[in-house]
Amino acid sequence: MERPVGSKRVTLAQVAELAGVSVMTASYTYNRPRRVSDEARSKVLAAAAQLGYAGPHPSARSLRRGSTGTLGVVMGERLTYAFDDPQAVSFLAGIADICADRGYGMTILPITGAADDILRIRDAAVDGFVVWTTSDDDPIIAAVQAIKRPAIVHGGPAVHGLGLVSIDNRAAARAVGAVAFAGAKRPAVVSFPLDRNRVSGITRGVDTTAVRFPVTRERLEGYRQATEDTGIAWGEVVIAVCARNDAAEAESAAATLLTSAEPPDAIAAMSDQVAAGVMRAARAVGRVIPDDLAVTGWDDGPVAAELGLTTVAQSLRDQGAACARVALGQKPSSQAASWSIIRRGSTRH
Amino acid sequence: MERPVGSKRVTLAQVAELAGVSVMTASYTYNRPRRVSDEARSKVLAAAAQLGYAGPHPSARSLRRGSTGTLGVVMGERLTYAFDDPQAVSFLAGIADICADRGYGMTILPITGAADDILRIRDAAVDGFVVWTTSDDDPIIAAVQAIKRPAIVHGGPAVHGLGLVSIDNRAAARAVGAVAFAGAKRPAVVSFPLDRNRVSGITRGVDTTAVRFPVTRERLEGYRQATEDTGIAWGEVVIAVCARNDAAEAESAAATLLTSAEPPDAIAAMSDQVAAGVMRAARAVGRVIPDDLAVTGWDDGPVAAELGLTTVAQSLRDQGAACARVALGQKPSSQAASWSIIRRGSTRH
DNA sequence: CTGTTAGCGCTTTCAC
DNA sequence: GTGAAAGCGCTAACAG
Repeated sequence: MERPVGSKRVTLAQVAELAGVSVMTASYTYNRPRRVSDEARSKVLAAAAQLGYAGPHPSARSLRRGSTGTLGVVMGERLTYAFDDPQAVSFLAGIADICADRGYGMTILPITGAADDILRIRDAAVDGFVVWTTSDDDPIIAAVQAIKRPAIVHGGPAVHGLGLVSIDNRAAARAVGAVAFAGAKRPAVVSFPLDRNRVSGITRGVDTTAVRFPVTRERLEGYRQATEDTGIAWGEVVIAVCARNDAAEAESAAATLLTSAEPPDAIAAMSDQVAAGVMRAARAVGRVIPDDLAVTGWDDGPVAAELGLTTVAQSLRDQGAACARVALGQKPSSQAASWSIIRRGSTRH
Repeated sequence: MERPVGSKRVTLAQVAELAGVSVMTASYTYNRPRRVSDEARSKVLAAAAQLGYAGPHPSARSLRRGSTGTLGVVMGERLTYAFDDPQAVSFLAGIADICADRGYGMTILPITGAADDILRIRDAAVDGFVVWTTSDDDPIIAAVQAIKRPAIVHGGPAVHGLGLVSIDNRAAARAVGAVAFAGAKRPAVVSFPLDRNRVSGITRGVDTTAVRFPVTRERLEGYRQATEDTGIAWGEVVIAVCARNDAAEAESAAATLLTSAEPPDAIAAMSDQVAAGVMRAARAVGRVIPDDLAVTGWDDGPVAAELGLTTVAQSLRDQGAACARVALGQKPSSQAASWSIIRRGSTRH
């Protein structure tokens, strides 16, 4: 039977009445079917079908039960960027794996960068949160803290009351920097933005304490150690800051570096995408990789293998899964996520 | 103040009491702040801060208001496949655009292919559903129908009570088939699976009425028209069915076709990914494209431009957005989504 | 501008 | 195996 348009929602009480049983028997039919006699159950189901009952009201059930069966995911800034970044997509896939296993829904929260983002967080009907890496001063972090539900941050910042899943970015940057900068005279870095203003530009020896994205900060610190390990002062190192993790922007920044008076002979990039842009720029101006220019990336995505790029391998998918497990109540592992250096032909020796 | 672990949730009533106002004044402070005097509002906010009130309980609010502020998305089968398919990701991004604009959350429902998937649909706290293209006999379709909330299907099947957003796949397949098969003696098709069993294999002249995925069925019918338009009987046409939309699987299927006794001289593929696999296989056996082998794709993703692939252009992102608008209550447009043929070097002339 | 009343639809007790 | 009562936390509707 179709429920006529505009009629009120059919309730469990109505179903129970038509079936000639108590509301509780009807409720059990849906929640503990084996606790109800076959006869009662079929009467309830028949009544439900006749009335077009759509099943227990999810919000009423959540209110009563105290949980929603849904995990909230906050991807930072414009929600749609998440879908443009292959690493973010892997991360989401990792969360999805766990949610699917556990029968949880996965609610991606609508972040736009506007002030009312925090309201959307506050009002989300979810049991826990996973927050994609952001800046120290992102108001979303405070909003999630205030809500007092299980929450985990990916990458950083590390804050009180929220868990953290991350690799040791500083150590990984130092390690990949050592490979990138080996034998180099003029190392350079192509960096993610330093703060939420996302100003792009070219400088030297960034003051890392002023960097507001913890992941970016730690990577810069690692690169700094790597350059100093080779006897070069950080103040000498050229840093090109890109506003986005985007090959095209990186290509143009790299073109500027490579055609300058003192072009770099080694470039460490913060993602494989960025490194791909750098390699394209190098080829365009006739540089040979790795002889004229060593290049390293980050993430070891499919591009890295294609391009023969030395890079930092990490599994965003596993990290997404780890985040989901914790946000769903599992005790967090105290261990940092794993990474390794993949050496390929884009670096010397 | 931290709320001690294990203590009960702070309620609006407690906040109101501490603030010395009625519950309604406290409620208005959150929902209609301008309707409350500055004094009352700040008392409420102070009390909330002191108690560590996390804001109105989302499920309670949804129950009372009758809506959740969340849109449900059903991606079919294992949820994580969605994130592996670039077109599906574009589609999700289109939904995300609209949700972000409207302040809606976007809940991706956990489908595993198991029988209890329909329970997850029934129990989802969402105001409407978007269903990614599936088979005629997918129980999810019936489950969504039964729930009587706004719902829209992408691609197909078209069913009573649910809206549909799709291009005219039959017409597009006929048009791209005409280009692919022009001048060909032995046209072939690399197809998506025919039903949910996803058996792969190579046959001829598939009986389209037995195909359970409507999008695949319509495309096959369009290709059939295209071959018949060139005077070739459908029964002669070799169809390689791949279980997944995956370049590697397509490559191996194409390799089989191309090394057979009567290798095809034109292959129409149902996605750019698949076409890319076909082109790789062709190159491996020394076929020249388009002279020895014409190839067409579908979707006009970034790969198509890179490979110079003739293809069907459509915007999954726009279609995702259109789905979201309808599922959020906007009147559906009666117009089908748009498509066009992009001719590039992978086809003759 | 503030408050009172009355539920939203369901499931957790606890009794039979 | 079944049922009655109680109330999850909140806000629409209406008075004042």
